[in-house]
Amino acid sequence: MKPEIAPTTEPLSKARLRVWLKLLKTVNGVETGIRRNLRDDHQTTLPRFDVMSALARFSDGLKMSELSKFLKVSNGNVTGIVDKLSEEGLVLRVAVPGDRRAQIARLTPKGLEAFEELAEHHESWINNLLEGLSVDDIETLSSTLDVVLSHQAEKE
Amino acid sequence: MKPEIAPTTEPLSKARLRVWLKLLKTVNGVETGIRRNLRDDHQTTLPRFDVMSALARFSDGLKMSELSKFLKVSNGNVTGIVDKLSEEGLVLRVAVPGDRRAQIARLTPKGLEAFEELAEHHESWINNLLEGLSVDDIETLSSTLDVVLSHQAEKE
DNA sequence: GCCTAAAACTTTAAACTTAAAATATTTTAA
DNA sequence: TTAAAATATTTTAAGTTTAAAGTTTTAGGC
Repeated sequence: MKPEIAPTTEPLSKARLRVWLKLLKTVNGVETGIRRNLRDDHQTTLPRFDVMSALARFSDGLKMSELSKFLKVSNGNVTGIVDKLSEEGLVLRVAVPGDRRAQIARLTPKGLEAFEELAEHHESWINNLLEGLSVDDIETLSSTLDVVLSHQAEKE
Repeated sequence: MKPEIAPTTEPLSKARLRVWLKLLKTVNGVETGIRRNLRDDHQTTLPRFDVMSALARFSDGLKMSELSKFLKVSNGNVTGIVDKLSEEGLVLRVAVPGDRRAQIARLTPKGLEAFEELAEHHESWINNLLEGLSVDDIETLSSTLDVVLSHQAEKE
């Protein structure tokens, strides 16, 4: 008697690869949309928005190194972005009392105002781009992503 | 009698924003892992891998413009990457008979061999990074992403 | 106090990216 | 046939990103 042949299913590893590519495609698509909106409607960029967003969240400001760690980008990168935002009066560099090496980046009132305007639009763009997702979809998706994220956190 | 106050739930728009940020964080984490692996274990980069991957899929090669369209990057971008890969003997530029403007980029045997090595490792990295995801998780995730992707496709 | 190591930034070099201009070739249409 | 438009690609200029090197300042150990 021939051995039973199990129905050939795609190996889990291939399925994971496939869903990864889909994940990447989805996120790239959304991100491209956001970048375009930021550029066309507000003459700004995603990295600038990210910096402003971080500084808005920490209203006392962040040291340059804290900012780069929070955003997971290099130190040199935030230097450049904060330079530009400073020139435009949206961000201020404040000396840290007692440590002349360090500087704190803070939003100016003008910067905060600009960010709030951006944030409102940003939320609405995202809402459009993710229009099909129900509360249940979101809940399930969120749990699934938590699995991956906690796995990432372990490895650090 | 007082009117019933519905329990204040987070607006759908905020929930979508929140899950978007989580999606972004997840994908960035995985992508960072892949880039690090490509660099540390194979002295290469993600854009190079992407180009090789596209050329491996189309074994007859792709015109430069087809390649840039497929990868959704600019023409000039692939020119530079293909230049480098050519110098290293991994990719070949072939004239298109009947159209002297066009060129077809193809993997060399050496390039194909290098890619297959990379692809095997890549699949295993992804498999590790997405380790917690079951077949069911993947199925559900895939359907959810399809919702967003089809919405994206509409807008083009 | 003085020297070394660590910390906080900035600068630099290399790779990637895009949009726009430039080049070469092919197609269209008058 | 030939001028104009379209196509395929490369080149260029400007900007982003990172890792690594460089600068300044602080903290410890002797």
